[in-house]
Amino acid sequence: MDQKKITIQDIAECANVSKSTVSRVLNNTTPVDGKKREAVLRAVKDLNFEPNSFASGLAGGNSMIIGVQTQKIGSPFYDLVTQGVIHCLTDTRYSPILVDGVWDKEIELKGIDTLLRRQVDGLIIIGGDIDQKHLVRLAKKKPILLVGREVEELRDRCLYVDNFDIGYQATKFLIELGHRAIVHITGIKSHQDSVRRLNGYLHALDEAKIPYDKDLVFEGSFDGPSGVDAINTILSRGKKFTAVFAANDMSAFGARLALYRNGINVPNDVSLIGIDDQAEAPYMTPPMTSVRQPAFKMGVAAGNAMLDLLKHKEIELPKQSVEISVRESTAKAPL
Amino acid sequence: MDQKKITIQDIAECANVSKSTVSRVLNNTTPVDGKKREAVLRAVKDLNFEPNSFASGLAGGNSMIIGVQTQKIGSPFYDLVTQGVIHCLTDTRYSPILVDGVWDKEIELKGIDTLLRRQVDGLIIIGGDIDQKHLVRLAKKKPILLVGREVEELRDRCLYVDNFDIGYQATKFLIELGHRAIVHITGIKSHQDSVRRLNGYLHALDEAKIPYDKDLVFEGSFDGPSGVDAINTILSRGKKFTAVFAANDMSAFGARLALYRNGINVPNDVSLIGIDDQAEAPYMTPPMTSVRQPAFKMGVAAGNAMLDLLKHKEIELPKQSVEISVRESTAKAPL
DNA sequence: CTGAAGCTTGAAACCGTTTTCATAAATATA
DNA sequence: TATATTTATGAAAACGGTTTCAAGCTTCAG
Repeated sequence: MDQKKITIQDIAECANVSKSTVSRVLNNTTPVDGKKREAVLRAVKDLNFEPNSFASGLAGGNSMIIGVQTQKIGSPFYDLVTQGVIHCLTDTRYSPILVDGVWDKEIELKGIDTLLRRQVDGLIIIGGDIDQKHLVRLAKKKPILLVGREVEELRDRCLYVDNFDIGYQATKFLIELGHRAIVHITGIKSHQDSVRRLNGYLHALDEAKIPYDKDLVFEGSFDGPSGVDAINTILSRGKKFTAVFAANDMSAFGARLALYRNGINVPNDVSLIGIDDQAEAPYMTPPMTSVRQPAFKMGVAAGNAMLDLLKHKEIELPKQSVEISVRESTAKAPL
Repeated sequence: MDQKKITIQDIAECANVSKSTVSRVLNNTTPVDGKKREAVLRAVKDLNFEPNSFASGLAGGNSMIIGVQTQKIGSPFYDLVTQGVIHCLTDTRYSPILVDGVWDKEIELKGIDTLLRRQVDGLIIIGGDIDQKHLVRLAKKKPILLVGREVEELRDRCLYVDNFDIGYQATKFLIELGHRAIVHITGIKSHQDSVRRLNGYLHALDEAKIPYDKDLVFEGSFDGPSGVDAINTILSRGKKFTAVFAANDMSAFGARLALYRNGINVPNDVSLIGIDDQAEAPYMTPPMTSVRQPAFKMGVAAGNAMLDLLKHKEIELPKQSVEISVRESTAKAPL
């Protein structure tokens, strides 16, 4: 299977120079005589030389790898951030290596270990449940960036959208349409984002002097079935409502289905808003209103910040803001 | 930032043994005296030793990395396959490194180069447009596995669903419901899967003695907007139809929206079927019928096959079969 | 009691680069 | 022209592991 590997030594012999010179040509570290340079380059071409990145990693000390930990491949927000990072790293000398947390803290920790063992030069962690303490410890060892997550002690390394604001904006949007009985389907309660979004919801209600009714809040889990459950449960409580704010699109989709099953018209009877603005939202019937986080942009920003960090430059992580993609699942409250 | 790295040498000194012994304990390659073994393990714990995978990769010859090339992160089929591979590799000594092709052949090729430079032990390529010739050449260098793709010369390394069959089954399903004027929204025409699905469609028509009407076929691009376009275009051609078969769910979603806009009821006026059975399909209104490929299972199978390949075992890639998730977007043809 | 065979172990070579260091050549300076 | 400075280059020393090799120590059979 494996034909003999060609090494820098072969190139050196073929070009009649020393290994050192070959290395210098390849990395542009020191000027090299024009003819030798050409000879080296030709040899590289001819022999189809691929430098062994283990050897260079070992010798040079840096791996040119950026470790990216995602929360769950296939989840719209995380995917977009990841794509942003990848996009940003394309055409640099760095390449990303991705590990997936699969929504599981243990697996996340293992993933980080794998990345460290692989000597990544930097770490971009997107979301996740790893303890603050652990993160702080990590930050002492490697340049680290946290996307979609807020950690007190690492404030200048966090790139996130204010989840409180997301919850607040979404709720306020509904209130301004005249809704007062607003259901909230939360995310997983152990997830800090969920709590923040809920608090934003509560704050908006408070501001509008709408009393909080706990029967209108349902603890979901960011997925379709929990959206369905939410609506069925709240209906079975005999509660009236004219709007639903779901903690993400997937649970909003579930809610939408349950409303359909119960013959409740969207948006005439009930308005519906989600979060993420995932690719499918515009194709729901009716197209669904959703709060959009600039996920791709955040990924790119994280990638750039990491590159700066690795050059020991100062970094500045811009505060991200959200906007609402207003579509047809939201309307004025019925009279 | 970086405190001094601890190496195998430190462990050796701390445990009063030689480097060799430490290595042997760590890798279980040779029996080692119980006490020394313990001493080593304790030292590893105490000093919090993380082996440098560059060094071991360089010395040992294999990287314990499996390169996975995805077509596009965020695309349901590819994501699921990837998740399957990751799942399968968890708790093995291998870890995957992912590169994304972003639907671009050039970037795909670069990604492969990156993986090779990183000395991956094996390559799993999911879909993609890389030339057969190139793949064959690669296969000579590294163990390779192709998922969702059919390559003549590498037949025993391909794991795919017969796309002809997918097209055939979907169309036949509609025909058996009594439909005869069936729209087909194809995928990107340069994509071999698209062509196969189209041929399956044609074959099913032929078998049912339904004459082919090219005005019922629209060249889409696997995305929402092209689904919308498809329906609008075909309606503007003044064509009547009672069913739509879209080459993937996303374009089916687009079609669904366009039908809604045109006041056409699904499934009473028109039945709709997609491919992928992505997570959102069950939450469309009405829930959408879709052909399901066992993507996750395929990913796991690919992962296992790769592990076998690396142990120089014979591998057997089972032919994958599809099933239709029948929901409410399809119904008997109107009389 | 002796020689063969089997274990465990450490020393040293090796993997393929980068980088330091010294040297030889080339150039600038006096 | 002689000396000081700069420049290009090769030899050799890292980098941190794994693996080969040989030696020391047991154990066992004759």
